[in-house]
Amino acid sequence: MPDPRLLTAAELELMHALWAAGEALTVQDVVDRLPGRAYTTIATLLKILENKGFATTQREGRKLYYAPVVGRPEYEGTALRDVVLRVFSGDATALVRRLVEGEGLTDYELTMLRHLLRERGGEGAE
Amino acid sequence: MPDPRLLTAAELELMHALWAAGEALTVQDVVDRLPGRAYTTIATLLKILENKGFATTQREGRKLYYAPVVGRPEYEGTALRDVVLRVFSGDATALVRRLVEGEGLTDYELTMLRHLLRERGGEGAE
DNA sequence: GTCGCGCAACTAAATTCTTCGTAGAACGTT
DNA sequence: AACGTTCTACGAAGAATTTAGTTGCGCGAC
Repeated sequence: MPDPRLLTAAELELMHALWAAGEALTVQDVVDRLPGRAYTTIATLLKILENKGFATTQREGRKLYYAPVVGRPEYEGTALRDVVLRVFSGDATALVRRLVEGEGLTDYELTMLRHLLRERGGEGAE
Repeated sequence: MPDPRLLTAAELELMHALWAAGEALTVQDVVDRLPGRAYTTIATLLKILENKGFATTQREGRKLYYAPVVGRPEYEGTALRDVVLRVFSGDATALVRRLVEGEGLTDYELTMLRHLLRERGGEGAE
């Protein structure tokens, strides 16, 4: 068993659907939001998410409603820590450096980030 | 085939060995640096890295010397873009926000980041 | 009531990832 | 030249992931 706190690519897509919905979804609801996979594929993946503890079900008649248990911010943190550790050898600042040095950020986004850092932890903000 | 630009967990470990070495390594060299896996496992993985275009080989007698083709910074960028896209829906600032809001950073690291952002793109630095 | 439809459970097939064993070539030593 | 060592190539088994088919139940239409 790999790291059970991490989602596979397909599982993550389903979680995005659950997170975005804001309400519990049936299998069919998810199929509608994520076309391209068979109904049974979605059903299996949702069951896996439940078994892994990422989602819960609630019966309503004969339908199953799936809702996320792990929140998106929480999972973002988990995934982020994993990348920092595995790709950046634990150095989070190296990650940000790569992000900033790459051309992936607009000037506007850079300004946003400066504000972010200013707000957090006024101590040491020189 | 999944995204061919991304490395699997085991492959990434080997690449770290190649990157850290700074010189071409034999299979045995890598085995010494990454104990716990059989010689043939390492050999197979290195072959895979070569096939995927992440490493090249140079024959020296009957030995094969492996060297990285894709640099570490380049791969960091690729992996980072993937996480931003798949986990953060393309919003790189959301990633940094999560990093900063989480308690994963020391005050020292935060100061580092502020400097980083100040240096890059003086425009708009207000 | 029974026929068909929507739904979940179960099963299974295809693919990918990880690991390693075996075979055989090449080399050095005796 | 025969022997043990070192190395690559090949292949295959096991685990994890992704996908989907089949079965069977309940519900409503007829």
